[in-house]
Amino acid sequence: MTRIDDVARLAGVSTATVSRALRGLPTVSAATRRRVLAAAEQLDYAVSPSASRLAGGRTGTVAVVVPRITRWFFGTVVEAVEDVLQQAGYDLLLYNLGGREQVRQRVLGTANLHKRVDAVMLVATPLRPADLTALTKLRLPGVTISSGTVVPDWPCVRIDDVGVARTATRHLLDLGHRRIAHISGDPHDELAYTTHLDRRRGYREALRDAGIDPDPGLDVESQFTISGGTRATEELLRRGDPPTAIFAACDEMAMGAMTALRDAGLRVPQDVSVIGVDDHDLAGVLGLSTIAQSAAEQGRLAARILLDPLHGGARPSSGGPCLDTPGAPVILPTRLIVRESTAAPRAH
Amino acid sequence: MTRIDDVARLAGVSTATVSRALRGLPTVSAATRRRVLAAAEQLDYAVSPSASRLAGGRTGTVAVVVPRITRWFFGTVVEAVEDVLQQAGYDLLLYNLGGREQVRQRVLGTANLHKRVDAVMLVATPLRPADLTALTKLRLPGVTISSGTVVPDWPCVRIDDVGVARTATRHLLDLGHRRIAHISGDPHDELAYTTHLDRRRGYREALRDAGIDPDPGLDVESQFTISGGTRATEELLRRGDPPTAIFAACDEMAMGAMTALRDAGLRVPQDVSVIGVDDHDLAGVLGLSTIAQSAAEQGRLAARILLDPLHGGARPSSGGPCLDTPGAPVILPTRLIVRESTAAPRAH
DNA sequence: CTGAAAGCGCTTACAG
DNA sequence: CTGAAAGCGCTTACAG
Repeated sequence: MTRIDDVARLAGVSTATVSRALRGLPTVSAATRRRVLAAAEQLDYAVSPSASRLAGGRTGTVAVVVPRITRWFFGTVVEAVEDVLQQAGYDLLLYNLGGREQVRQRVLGTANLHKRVDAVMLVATPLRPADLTALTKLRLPGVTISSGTVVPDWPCVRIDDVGVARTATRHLLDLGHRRIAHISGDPHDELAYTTHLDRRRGYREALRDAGIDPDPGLDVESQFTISGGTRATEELLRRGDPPTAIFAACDEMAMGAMTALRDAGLRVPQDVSVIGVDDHDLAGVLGLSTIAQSAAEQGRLAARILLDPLHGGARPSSGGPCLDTPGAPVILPTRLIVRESTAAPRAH
Repeated sequence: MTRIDDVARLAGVSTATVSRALRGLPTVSAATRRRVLAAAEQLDYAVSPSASRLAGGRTGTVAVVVPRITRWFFGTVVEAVEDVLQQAGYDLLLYNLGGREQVRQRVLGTANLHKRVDAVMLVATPLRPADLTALTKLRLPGVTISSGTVVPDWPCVRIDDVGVARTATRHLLDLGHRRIAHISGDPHDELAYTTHLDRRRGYREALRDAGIDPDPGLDVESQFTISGGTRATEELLRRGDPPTAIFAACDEMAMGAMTALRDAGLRVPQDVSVIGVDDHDLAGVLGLSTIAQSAAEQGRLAARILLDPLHGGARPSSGGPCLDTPGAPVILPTRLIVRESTAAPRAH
């Protein structure tokens, strides 16, 4: 392969000048730059990332850590992030935790990341105190999406999970429901996702505001997946005296709930109303009412926030929306979408 | 950060020995290895990938190129691939083409990949003749999944797309359908995905075998997405004299079709039967009949095939299943799953 | 605006 | 089994 010396020789300049010209540094005359670019083009030259990184001390790489790339929210976030990084010339190193504890250790626990990437994006990834300490010691820039754990000095892009849950629950209350169940993630998990906790809190607050005491028998914990929603709903039905409505903590759980209800001979929404959170690609297909959030927008925004300081730009302080309070999370909007899965309960 | 010299000093050996010990090379005495590992551990040492790559000439990185990470098949493939690569200590560099032509150029057209990765995995990514030439010149090892374009010397993992389409169509024929529509990808696209073409071919073959002449009016081209399926079905209905069954080239299109049918006041399967291909996570929820394929298995197998030669292992020749003919694609099995979306047409 | 030279932190023949 | 030394291909002060 052609090296920088080849380009330098052909262009009649030093390798230092080639390096500067190719990176678009301002300290190169227009004429020289033209010659260098032409030479590089002619030789089909591409810089060696390894050499460039070793010499320059920057990796041009961002680590993106997600729980499961196959879930709607994470796939959509990664697609948006990849787009922004790609345009900025950054490589995207994908870490899919997939519930594998050893992977979490390898990714977060060592100096692994430090020498491998310039910055880290943690998507809905909760950290143990020990992980957090290790990560903080690396002094890497980073950003979090959808909380998980708050990392000091890292911006956070998210939605108002408590508010989302309140809106969903209130929608069911407004329709006349009183026995409203909630299916969500497992708070007993050692690494509790704050998303689950916040949505449960909003659900309870909305009930209390309506004068209803939350019934623990209507609150089932499971996983944030389709089958998790199915299992939670089956459990709910097993307990007898079924609810007239279910608020699922995400659309995938809501879809699982719809399956379980159908299999149990119950109709949606005639027998049981169902509402989720996300506005998943298939929510429309299934006629699922939901609280919509834009995963793509969260990914895009987080990627831009991450890249900005890397390019020497100041961290956005007052220009952008919602960034007025440095250190405060950037909260993106959500909205209720009413489809066919929610209706008034049948009169008894 | 600690460097290799620090470890060498603490262990009382040379940096060469540290390098060998840490990589598990056999030419290190057990006692020395123990000392080196202890020192590295104590100093929380992690090798610098940039330096290691530059000196060693290997990147420890695999590029994975997918059309759209948000589609079920690709997300599932990537998750499986990431698992195998992670375990083998490889980094996964994600390229999500997303239909952006400039990205395709940047990824494939230059020497970009050559210095950046040890190997390439192309998932359902068709190549222009010029791209193929450029890629071949790089002499990088690689593997393809789900065809796209056959790259010389690269193994290919896939399913029998023609057979899949024949099975789906025959299922509808067996139920008594005669007016069977097909919705699929756009063959006029400059970069035609062979998947589309093969599935269309199997559809036509099955019809002809049953003595039916394929009706071009029942064959609509669109995109491999939910909304693509919706649009294709709307077009189909606009043409009048609707079919009694639709074979969609993938489950996402089938789901879009179900939406369009519902919105048009048609019931599935009473008015129109629908069958797809994939066994998407939500196929069960929607009661969608389909031809199941394992995206995860394809990803896992392709990743293993790719890694094997990189570790000095010979390319699997006779041991594995379906690998008896070197150069021939590895064909993974598929199977018909009948759910509620397909039934006999109503008697007229 | 440009170049000579040092140095980034490893791995790899080579020699022993 | 181990070490001294060269070299991987760039970028970066430094000097001009």
